[in-house]
Amino acid sequence: MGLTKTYMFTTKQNDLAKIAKVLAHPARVAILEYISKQDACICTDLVDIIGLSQPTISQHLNEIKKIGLLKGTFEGKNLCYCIDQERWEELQQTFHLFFSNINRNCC
Amino acid sequence: MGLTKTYMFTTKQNDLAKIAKVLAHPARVAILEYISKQDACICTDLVDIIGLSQPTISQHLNEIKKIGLLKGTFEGKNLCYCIDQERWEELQQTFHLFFSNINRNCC
DNA sequence: TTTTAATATTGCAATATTACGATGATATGT
DNA sequence: ACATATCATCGTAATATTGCAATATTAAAA
Repeated sequence: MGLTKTYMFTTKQNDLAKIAKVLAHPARVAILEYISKQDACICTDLVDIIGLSQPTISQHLNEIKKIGLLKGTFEGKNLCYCIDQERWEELQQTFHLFFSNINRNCC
Repeated sequence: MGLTKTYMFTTKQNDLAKIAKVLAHPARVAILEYISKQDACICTDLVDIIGLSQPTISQHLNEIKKIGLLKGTFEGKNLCYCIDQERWEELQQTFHLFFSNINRNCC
């Protein structure tokens, strides 16, 4: 059916899945890598860097924005944005916690 | 087009995306959480625990298996498997590295 | 050997994602 | 005001994902 049954799962599980979904495309990984390694805000040039069309990049950026990973100005001709560091560290923590919970006694 | 242009990205970027894709569904998050918290191997009962149909669970398990997160016996009537701890820690490290690379001078 | 219980596979319908051309909106420069 | 540059949105085509009923496979039990 293509429709995820989110109501069957906890908020935490759905949240992690939602974040993971954003990272589940190499273009978005590449975009995040690029932005997070910049010394300043991003204005343009992502289309050239990544190599996908401008509408496609715009859509990917929007997905990233949706989980709150970008901050800055999003109006006008030239954008100016960067990683929201606080949110970034929050997500880092989310993944850290997920991977930390594991028992050892196993086959 | 629905077709990700993987050839435009690095192996690392594609790998991270592939792993994230597995975590990008709450059922698979729930399954992983459950298995990783068990004291012993899993045999059955996932269908009851998660609440999706048996074929659906089977498919989700297969996605998890594909990225090497499960080890154990996968033949016969009763399976017996658990988290592959080595691979688990490898993925943990992958995400850790991804989230560690961030510059501070920003807007 | 037949039955039974557990898991896998197949086939399909519904929905989601990816990508881009065309177009629209917005701000800056001339 | 007009052109230009930059980014967003719309529409659409191709492909992927999700979920389950039906069926197949497998190994152990009777």
